[in-house]
Amino acid sequence: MKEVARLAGVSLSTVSTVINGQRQVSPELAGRVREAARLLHYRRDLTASNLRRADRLSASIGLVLPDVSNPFFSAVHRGIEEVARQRGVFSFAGSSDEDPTREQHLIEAFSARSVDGLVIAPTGDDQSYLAREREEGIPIVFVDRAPRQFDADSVVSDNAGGIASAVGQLLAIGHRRIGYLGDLEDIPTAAERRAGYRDALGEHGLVEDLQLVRMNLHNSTRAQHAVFDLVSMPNPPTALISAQNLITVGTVHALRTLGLQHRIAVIGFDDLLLADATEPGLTVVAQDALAIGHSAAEILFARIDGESGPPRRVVVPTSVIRRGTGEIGPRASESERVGGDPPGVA
Amino acid sequence: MKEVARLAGVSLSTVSTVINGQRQVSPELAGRVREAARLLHYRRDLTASNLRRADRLSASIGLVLPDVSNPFFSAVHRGIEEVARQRGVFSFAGSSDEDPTREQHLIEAFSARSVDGLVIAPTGDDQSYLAREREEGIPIVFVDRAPRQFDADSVVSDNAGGIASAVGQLLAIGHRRIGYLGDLEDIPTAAERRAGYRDALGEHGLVEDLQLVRMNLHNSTRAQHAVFDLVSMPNPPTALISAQNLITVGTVHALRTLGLQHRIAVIGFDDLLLADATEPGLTVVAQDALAIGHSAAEILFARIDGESGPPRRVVVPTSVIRRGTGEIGPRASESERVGGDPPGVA
DNA sequence: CTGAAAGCGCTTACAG
DNA sequence: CTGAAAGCGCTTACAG
Repeated sequence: MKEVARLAGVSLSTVSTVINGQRQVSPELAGRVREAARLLHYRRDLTASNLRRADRLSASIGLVLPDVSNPFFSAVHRGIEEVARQRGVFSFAGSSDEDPTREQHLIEAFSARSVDGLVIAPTGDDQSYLAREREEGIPIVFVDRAPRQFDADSVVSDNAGGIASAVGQLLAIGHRRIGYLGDLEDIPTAAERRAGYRDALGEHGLVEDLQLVRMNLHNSTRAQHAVFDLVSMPNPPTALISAQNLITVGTVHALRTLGLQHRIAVIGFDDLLLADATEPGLTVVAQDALAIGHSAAEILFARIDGESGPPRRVVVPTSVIRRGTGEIGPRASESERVGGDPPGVA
Repeated sequence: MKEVARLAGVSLSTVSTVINGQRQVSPELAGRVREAARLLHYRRDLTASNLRRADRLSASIGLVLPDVSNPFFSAVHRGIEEVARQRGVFSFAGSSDEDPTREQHLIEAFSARSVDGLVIAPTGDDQSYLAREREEGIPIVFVDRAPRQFDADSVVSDNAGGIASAVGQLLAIGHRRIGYLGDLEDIPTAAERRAGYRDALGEHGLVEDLQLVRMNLHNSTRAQHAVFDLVSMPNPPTALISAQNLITVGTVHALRTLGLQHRIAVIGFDDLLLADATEPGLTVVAQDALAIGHSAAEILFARIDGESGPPRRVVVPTSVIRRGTGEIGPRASESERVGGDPPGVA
């Protein structure tokens, strides 16, 4: 900038003024400045600019997700980006891997880089350490999971409601023994879904059979083993709810390995690519990850713009996508247990 | 920092020295500084620090990907993050949506935020505009696609080789009419794969039949229509190669809709969740997105550390994962064309 | 409308 | 070992 000023023969203030398009500058000087900037390939250093500017806004935000490569969270990421882009704001993104220490490191790092706000999918049972960011006035919005020991805006899926729809649909077609395959119990969404399962059964006058509930699966291999285990029970479930996408992958794979894919109903939580290409097509409770991202970003920017008021809690609805596995009736599993029979033959 | 200095009763230089753990400071002063920092919840402002520091390193890098939510690119993102994390470096990430203008905006924005380096999956046919970043000494590594009109390090999949394996496997089991479903022709990887198809046929003494080649599909709906079109030809293909993950989704879905999933062989490029849960299991040429990310980040940091020398070009091997669809023989499609027949019955 | 000066929060020679 | 001063690349009152 100094060089631009020298080449244009004006002061630093004038260059700054022209570059930022603030107050009036005579067309002649402005032209000279712009020409000099062009010649020198001048680009304003945003970090330096931010240091002195009155609003101290860096036009960058930080995203802390369990895993940037998880299909659900990468879609949330995308949703946030779409809104941020409108404002010329760019995002840091990092994976916590469900490790609270890592989460704190990421937040520390993003704050030290003076982000204007944070979107966090929290891990662990205590986000009170964020008091410091709050003191510094950094807005925070939680996604997918509500914070604990800390109160702030959050945008989450209707976890309990989504599971209730799944349970409702399975009960409606006659299932009474519905197995449940869940994620790590200390992930709030996993706990909410699991509670949704129990409550939905309760509302229909049924009591859950704990033998049918398997938690802490988290990956497809563990889910697969849980399914093997469940179906070999003396009185096995006729339907399964898999409460997370990797668990669904393991569940579908296990049933196919056993040749039971047309016998045991499955409803997965969270949609997947290829879900309409399995046989039968996979029925899921779909979350709207993009909408969650959009909403979180909108709230974050409203806060950055100075909106005050109590924390907002947005619950984004889920929707059941019927493709086949959730429409298998309870009697399908009564047929003899050999694999390979085609649909409609059993 | 000023406040920490005042509270500790020392100079700014001393505080800076203690915080950064540089030269020797008497244990007593150091203790007072640390205590004061703790009391005031002091956190060093990295952007200000970066402004004055000799190396001018911000410990942040920028990632420009076609879409942060695409399964392949989000895995590349993850791979880069894993290496960056070792060094305490954090990433900006943004989606270009295959739009060269957007790509340039992202790079502009990241550079203005003084990133130490860039990883770019380039879009468009000309990256020469990066001359400016080169002048400023910002290292750049390209991933997934080599740059054009610009020379720099790159890490790509063995696209031609991967397609050649697919073609080879299909030819080996007797297929002679192999359809090809490709992405946008101006995406370098799409062009390389398409060329790989032609060349692989050529090496086996065959000439491609252009009627069997459908390009510019890019999403699953368009792929689906292309498949409908191909199979209704008078002399339809007995096998299909789908050269990108969303195209594979459309292809598998189309065949299942037509009841041809056991009749026509399919090999997809790029692996998918649920690929082992379709019926038959989906055979794919898997890319190692994580390895691509790791390698790109390692090269980038080597350059940031001052490595000179000519551009490095890393080609990451692909591997065929056999799950069923790629092992369907050519005679399977000779059976009568009615849908719904189970495997083994036709 | 324009410029000289101060200052954002830090680090870095340079004295002592 | 410690501190006073200068300066990183900018923006912002403040004069004129």
